[in-house]
Amino acid sequence: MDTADGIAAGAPGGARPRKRAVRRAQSASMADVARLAGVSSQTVSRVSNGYSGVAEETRRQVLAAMKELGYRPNSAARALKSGEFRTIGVITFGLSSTGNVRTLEAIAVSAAQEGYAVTLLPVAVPTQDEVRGAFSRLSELAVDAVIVIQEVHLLDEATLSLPPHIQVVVADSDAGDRFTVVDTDQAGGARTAVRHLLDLGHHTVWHLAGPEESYAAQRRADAWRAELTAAGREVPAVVRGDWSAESGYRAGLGLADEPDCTAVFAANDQMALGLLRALAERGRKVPDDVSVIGFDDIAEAGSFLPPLTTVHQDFAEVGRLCVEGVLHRMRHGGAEHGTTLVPTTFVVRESTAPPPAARRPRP
Amino acid sequence: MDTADGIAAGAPGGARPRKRAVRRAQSASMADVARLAGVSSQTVSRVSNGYSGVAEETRRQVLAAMKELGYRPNSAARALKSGEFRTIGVITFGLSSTGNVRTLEAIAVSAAQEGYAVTLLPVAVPTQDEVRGAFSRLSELAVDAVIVIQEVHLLDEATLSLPPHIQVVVADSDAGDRFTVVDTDQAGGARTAVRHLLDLGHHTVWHLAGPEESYAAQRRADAWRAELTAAGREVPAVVRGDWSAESGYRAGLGLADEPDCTAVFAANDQMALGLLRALAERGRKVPDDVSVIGFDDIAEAGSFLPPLTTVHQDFAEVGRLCVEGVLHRMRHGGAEHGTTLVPTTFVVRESTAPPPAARRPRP
DNA sequence: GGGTGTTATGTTTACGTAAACATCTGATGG
DNA sequence: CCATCAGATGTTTACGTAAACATAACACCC
Repeated sequence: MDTADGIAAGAPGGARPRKRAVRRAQSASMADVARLAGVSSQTVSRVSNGYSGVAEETRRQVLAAMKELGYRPNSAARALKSGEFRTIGVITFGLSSTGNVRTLEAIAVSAAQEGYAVTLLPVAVPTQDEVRGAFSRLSELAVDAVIVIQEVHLLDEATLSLPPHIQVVVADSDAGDRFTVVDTDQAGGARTAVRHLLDLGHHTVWHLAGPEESYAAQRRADAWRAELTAAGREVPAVVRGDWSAESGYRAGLGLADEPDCTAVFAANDQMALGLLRALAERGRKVPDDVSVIGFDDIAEAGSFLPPLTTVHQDFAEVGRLCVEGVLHRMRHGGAEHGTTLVPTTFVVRESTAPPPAARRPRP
Repeated sequence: MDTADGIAAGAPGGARPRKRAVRRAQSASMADVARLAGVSSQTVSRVSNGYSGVAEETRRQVLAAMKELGYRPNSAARALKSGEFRTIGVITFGLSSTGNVRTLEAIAVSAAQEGYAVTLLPVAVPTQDEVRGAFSRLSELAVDAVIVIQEVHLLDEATLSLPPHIQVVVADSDAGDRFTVVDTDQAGGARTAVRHLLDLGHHTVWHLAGPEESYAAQRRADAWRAELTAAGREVPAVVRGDWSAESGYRAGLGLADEPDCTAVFAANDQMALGLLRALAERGRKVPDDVSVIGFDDIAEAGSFLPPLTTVHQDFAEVGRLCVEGVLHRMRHGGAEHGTTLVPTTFVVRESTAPPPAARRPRP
């Protein structure tokens, strides 16, 4: 019974173990399909990959066999053979920020359209060590390319440990000299915001900045300063938060006590939200007493009290361009680096108005 | 010059092409390391996988060779050999909801701790077709197991196309009979919220529900109704939104006009935000005139105007349990299904207070 | 001092796929 | 009627790893 193939059990050496029978019930291989269809496995491969040069009749038989066995190409074998994983790794420092998430989503969608999967490489704390860890984990990972979202001044050396053939594109950072970068036009957005407030008649604009370590925060702050300077206005001291609404609230309590602060440009919407709360608590009306502008245009911004005027970032476009960039570099060889800027749009809602001084004289 | 190895170029048949020399500059293989270290590739494998039974001296040599060549194990080959990808696929219907994202993040972190990577399977529109598409794409993908975040009544048949050995765990859904489910204790959270409002003295509680298709929304609504009924209170008509702040605002305009509406339980924080805006616009003070409770406890909830009392969901725990569950099923065979509930915590902030009627008599 | 382990290492093989090469069939053309 | 060719299909091999199976060296014990 158990030597069904006719070879005597005791035959010396010849009794090759019947592994096949015991094998895991996993999916069928090309060989299985080939056997059932009565063709060679190579023909199955040709059908599977849509090559021409297979007779219509044969093709149909193979397809039928595939269906019957529930054949699925084994991506590990395919990857081993081709040297490609068809997967893009994405390194993020936390998914707490809306921007990161929206970008990630767009990356996943774009990648899927190109037939690529997206693997997530979460980095808990954005320290050098952690980042280097992610990169080295990644290099053992089934990934053809990497997209890094945000804050890449930490990458300086970490990159060294990357396999040389892996392409890297960075979203939302500078370092255009060392990497291919896709970024929102932070400066342009910030300038528009400041200009809008000046145009409304505000004498100057205060800035509720993001954390010092962040390049995005830094660039928004720089642009704010530049725009004020260009207009010959005085530049108030920077107030700093950490992107969170809570930090915006704390900073806002201070700003509320500045009597001549009539306009604030917050570096993101969350901090603007906290700022709104602080101002409300201190009895300073927005926009009548103080105008507020945010950055990002998160989904909830239109429902703040009052609805927030803000700078809309096109995260979807950033994500799309990241994928495009990384695939381009993979296919056409990693050429020189550079930065692609995605423009922002300015969304005017109800949190901005002329300053009290400009309106008081009228009635 | 070009036949440097000494075999005459014209040698018939024997001139096996020198492929090695032309090979891609990709990373070194075990064989390369073995050659350099002067051992067999099996020994390299043993070192690479941390097996015992390798002499300390040999191990050091191998490690040195690995370092010199920058050796990285090829995960495709490893996966092919072992039949495991060490990757978990995550299917989400959009990353727009905070809950999904936080759960995803926790999944990624937990998976990483277990040495698993996470691959994202975005489904643009949650239709049967789309879901089925994701599942079939997935089955060609390098994935050992799948975690589905949210709304799985769409999966009924789609599952059929899944390779049999792939384990599935579902977050935030019902279907505990067909799948292994990890879910927040929606009912418990909702009841606590309603009870809190009743205890404050409100006669009854209105409900701003999520979309009908959502099981989470449905369960929150059911629990709200059950709690009111249990307390013998009348059950107001359900007002429905679509989770967005904007929909909460629209629904809120209607609620603001209900004179005897003194307490609203919103099915999520975003809608609560919109509701707050609507009430503010209509001059109904929160919490003096109307109490509002949300659900989720998103990061910004503490900065709303007023800071929102809400039901805190432990998304991190949900994510962790999903990974744990899926790994358990992989290792110990997919046993029976069931639902694991993660408790909520109730966060009291400033959006709830006794109803006007209860307070007015006093002063 | 010949078994008997034990430890360190090498050799063979298979995983599933697909490129490269080989073969086989039948048709076309001179 | 055979050379030539194109199309369809089969055979061999390699991808990098690791399990399974040798083998070799050396220590230990009665």
